[in-house]
Amino acid sequence: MSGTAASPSFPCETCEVRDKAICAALNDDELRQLNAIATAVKVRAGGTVFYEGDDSTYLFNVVTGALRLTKLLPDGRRQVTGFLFPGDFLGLAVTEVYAYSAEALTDVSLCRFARTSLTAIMERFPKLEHRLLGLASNELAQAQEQLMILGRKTAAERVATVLLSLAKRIGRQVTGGRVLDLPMTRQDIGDYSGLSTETVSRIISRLRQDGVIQTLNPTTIHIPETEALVDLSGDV
Amino acid sequence: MSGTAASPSFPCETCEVRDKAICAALNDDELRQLNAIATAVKVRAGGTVFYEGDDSTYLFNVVTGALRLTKLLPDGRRQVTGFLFPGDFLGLAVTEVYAYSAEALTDVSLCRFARTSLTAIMERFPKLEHRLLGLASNELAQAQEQLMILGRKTAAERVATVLLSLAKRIGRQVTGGRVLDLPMTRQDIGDYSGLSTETVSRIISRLRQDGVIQTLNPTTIHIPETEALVDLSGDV
DNA sequence: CGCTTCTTTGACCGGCGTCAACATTCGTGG
DNA sequence: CCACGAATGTTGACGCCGGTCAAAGAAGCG
Repeated sequence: MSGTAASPSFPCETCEVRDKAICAALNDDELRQLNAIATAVKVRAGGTVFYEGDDSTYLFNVVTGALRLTKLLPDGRRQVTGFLFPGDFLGLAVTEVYAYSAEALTDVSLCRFARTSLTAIMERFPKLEHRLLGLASNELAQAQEQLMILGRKTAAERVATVLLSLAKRIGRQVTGGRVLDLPMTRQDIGDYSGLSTETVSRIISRLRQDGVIQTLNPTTIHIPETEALVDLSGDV
Repeated sequence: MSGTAASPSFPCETCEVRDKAICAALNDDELRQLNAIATAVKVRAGGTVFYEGDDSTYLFNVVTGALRLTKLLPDGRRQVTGFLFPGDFLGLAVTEVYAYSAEALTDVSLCRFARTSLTAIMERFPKLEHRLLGLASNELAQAQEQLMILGRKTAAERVATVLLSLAKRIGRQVTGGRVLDLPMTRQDIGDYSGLSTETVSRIISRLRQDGVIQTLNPTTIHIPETEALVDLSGDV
């Protein structure tokens, strides 16, 4: 993006997610070739990267920001299937159309690849496809965890589990615990965990009253000790 | 299994799932090499192929029978994450240990591959890995559908959706509709769709009363017209 | 033919959704 | 810089969907 010493012909070198996503699979030379088919894209907070049902022409690396993946029922009920953060890969699907919409929770910068180009490059670098399989496999495991949350956990367990998972991914370690800055609303968390906005709010209030978390404002959550949340998550 | 004209040195040629699973990606010669690292395995109904947490040493193709994939919470709550049928692939996970248990609902025959051998062969045949990525991607899409079921659908919608999905996968077309032979119990369906056994039973009874389905016995379900179920599934 | 497992049905109740009101935060423009 | 309105979050009251408990059929199996 900026980068004072970066060669403009090879921006990946200074990329924040160079060692994550699919790029981690490649050496500098290979990455240069991958970069040749990549386009930097920015989306404003509230904007949409693509809609459920769109032709799945592109795949993306998330470079900065946070995204929300949503599926809709015809009557408007919404399921959030995941949240994405820097280093995550977006668009893993061999189907013709996207199975979900991708919406920007914050301003987002993405690295975009045309599916056709990426397919071509994968034939040249099989380890790229290998890496993609690894990512898909991880996502699958994560989705199955989510199934357990939605199918068998109580409301309190769901919220505790979600907070823990978010804290692990985007929380900052501070003296005396961990701080979590939520880029998503209570509604998003509810649609992710199969609860209503009100229930999410009530449970977060209860967690605050019980001293399990502290909140400076609704979006900033301080977790003094993770273990208290783990005990409430149902995963003992 | 039998096959009068089959060369014993190449059993895949007559395999029921030759054109499905990962085998579809290979020509006869390549398949011969894949076969060299495969072992036929049988598991009795009620038996377990592997347990959640076991070292994920093997991957499998389902050749005949039906399987149930389950995850457990420490207190015993159970989530069924999927049902497997002939042609399905089992063990897609790059993690060190299996993320779920695989249990046989009926007598099952499997084609077993050591993970290490399969990895080696994939380096020789990249299209095998490509195929695997396709399968993983499909499973991911399916898991996301399941998230919608568990997170946002009513009990009746869940049961209707599950019956439809099963009918599509293992139903037989007959004159006057489709017949579904359930290899799993009401309990399994409940643990799959986030409901209690009783609720599943009640809803199936209601579907029968409303004429949407007919049941000769609890495991045999006749669906005169799929559309009635679709209307109830919430997917309009 | 008796035992176990599965299914069905009923009665009851509780967790969480819905509806509503109010508080808080944030963006926007005067 | 303040005022206002929209979006978000919080809290309470209430009701319903679906869970739990219980008991009685069915069905499969030794």
